[in-house]
Amino acid sequence: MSDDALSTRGGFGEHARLLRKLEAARALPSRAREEVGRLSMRVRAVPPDTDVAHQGDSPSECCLLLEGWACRYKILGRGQRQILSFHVPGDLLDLHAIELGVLDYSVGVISAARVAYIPYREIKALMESEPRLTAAFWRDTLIDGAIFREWLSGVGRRSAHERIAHLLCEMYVKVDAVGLTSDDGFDFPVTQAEIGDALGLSTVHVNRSLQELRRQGLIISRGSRLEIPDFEALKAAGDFNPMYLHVQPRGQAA
Amino acid sequence: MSDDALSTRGGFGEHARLLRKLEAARALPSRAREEVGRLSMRVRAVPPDTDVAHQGDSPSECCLLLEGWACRYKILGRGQRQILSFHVPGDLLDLHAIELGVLDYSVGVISAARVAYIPYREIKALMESEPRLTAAFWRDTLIDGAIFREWLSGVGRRSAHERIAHLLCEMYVKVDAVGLTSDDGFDFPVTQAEIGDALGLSTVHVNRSLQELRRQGLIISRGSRLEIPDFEALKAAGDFNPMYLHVQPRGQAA
DNA sequence: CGAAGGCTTGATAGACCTCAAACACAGTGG
DNA sequence: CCACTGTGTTTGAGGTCTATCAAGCCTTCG
Repeated sequence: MSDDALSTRGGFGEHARLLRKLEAARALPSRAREEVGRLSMRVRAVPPDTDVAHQGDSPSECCLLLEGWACRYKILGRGQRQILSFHVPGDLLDLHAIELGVLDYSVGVISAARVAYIPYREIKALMESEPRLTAAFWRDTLIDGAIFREWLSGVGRRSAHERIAHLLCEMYVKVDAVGLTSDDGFDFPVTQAEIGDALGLSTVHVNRSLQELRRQGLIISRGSRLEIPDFEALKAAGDFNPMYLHVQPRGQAA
Repeated sequence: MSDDALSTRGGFGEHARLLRKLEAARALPSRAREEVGRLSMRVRAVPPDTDVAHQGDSPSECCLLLEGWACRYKILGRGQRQILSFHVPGDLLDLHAIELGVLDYSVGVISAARVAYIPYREIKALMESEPRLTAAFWRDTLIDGAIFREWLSGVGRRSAHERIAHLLCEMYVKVDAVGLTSDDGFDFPVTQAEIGDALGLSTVHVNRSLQELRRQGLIISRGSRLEIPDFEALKAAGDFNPMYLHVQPRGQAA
């Protein structure tokens, strides 16, 4: 993957994105908000299919996704790829390394994207002075963990059909939480091969299962746009329960 | 599952167990150590196959495993069970709920066990005053997350044979880290059905794969004792790399 | 317009599942 | 001491879900 992205000075909305993420559960004290607003952010435009962090790295900055789609993935010893998560704007992509030091996964951008790099050093300093902020960052990694558990359950115990329905429900909820849905649909530029690598399925089987979902009227797709005409029906098909995502339904944030 | 366990006052070694866990990566300041030593612990003997926490609960205490084996698991909508992790003495079983509020999994004891309950309230108070301690607790949940990612990769992309070999390697390393191995072996009272629920396999297939591993001389089992005569060979069979566990090789703790 | 990437389809194969029953072993009670 | 029970392990026989291989097709883009 190439690395010829151009780097720009951070603007203003970047900090707002981060704050929205950190305050998803509970508002921060105003002093903490101000401090977050002063974090350095190196903003960068990233071309499609580019890695922004590598398995085995010990990054000194944390990557915040501002625009576009990204995923975390592992390459296993025999060359297989497992995608671990998909990400929407506002997600912190590699916060895990702040305490563990080493990344056990890679992070790659799917569509053209914008990301902001924030030095771990600054985040750590900030957390020393603001326990509430530590809790907010911690909480974010805990939700990550809850999602991993849900995915593990799906890959371990659900059928291909259910897994795909479940994934699409999850994606809808995540996208909706950051206000990027419109008319029961959203832009989902993830290939069938990538869906397969996320769900432990072959591309061919993903294709056939998607056709089945379309035939059942559970999804409609044109290009990279995905529409879910009857969310409750898809939910039922995928045995989806959004509790594990810990998102407030829209408009009910604290 | 019954709940007729007897409860006793905490003794002394319990706090040492917790400290060993928290200092796995880095020693704590002595004041923090003393504070940890003053945490309340309600110790309880738990009979085999008993739940100590339930999916959907909002516990007010955190459960520390002192003796025996435990696992976290989910029951999915169609009744399937997915085991998410296996635990050895010293593990914190449901720390996730401290920030998330609700548990998205259940915790059950496998063999007869001893656990200690620690009030979240006290842990939180302690973390307010000691950022280094917050980091230690956070780190523990981050390692949990790294293990979930590895399991997800295995269930998604590895064969049954590899998954089982990988799991047994992981169990060996975890048990060894707390000093409970002897002569290349350890007590592993986990049934084949449980292994199946952990790896997304049927009991029958687990049985056949285990036989294959025995035939290859990679494992020896008598009753619940498991021996690994050639760890490097099993490692190769399971594509196992212990990096994600973030354990110091024994005797090299900080 | 050709190339590239992604989607779709067909045919075949295999890994793993389900059902069903037998076996082994430990604990219980008479 | 020996049936008796329960749980876990093992074996056999089919069946199916999903993978693999191999093309063909479609859209986008330089």
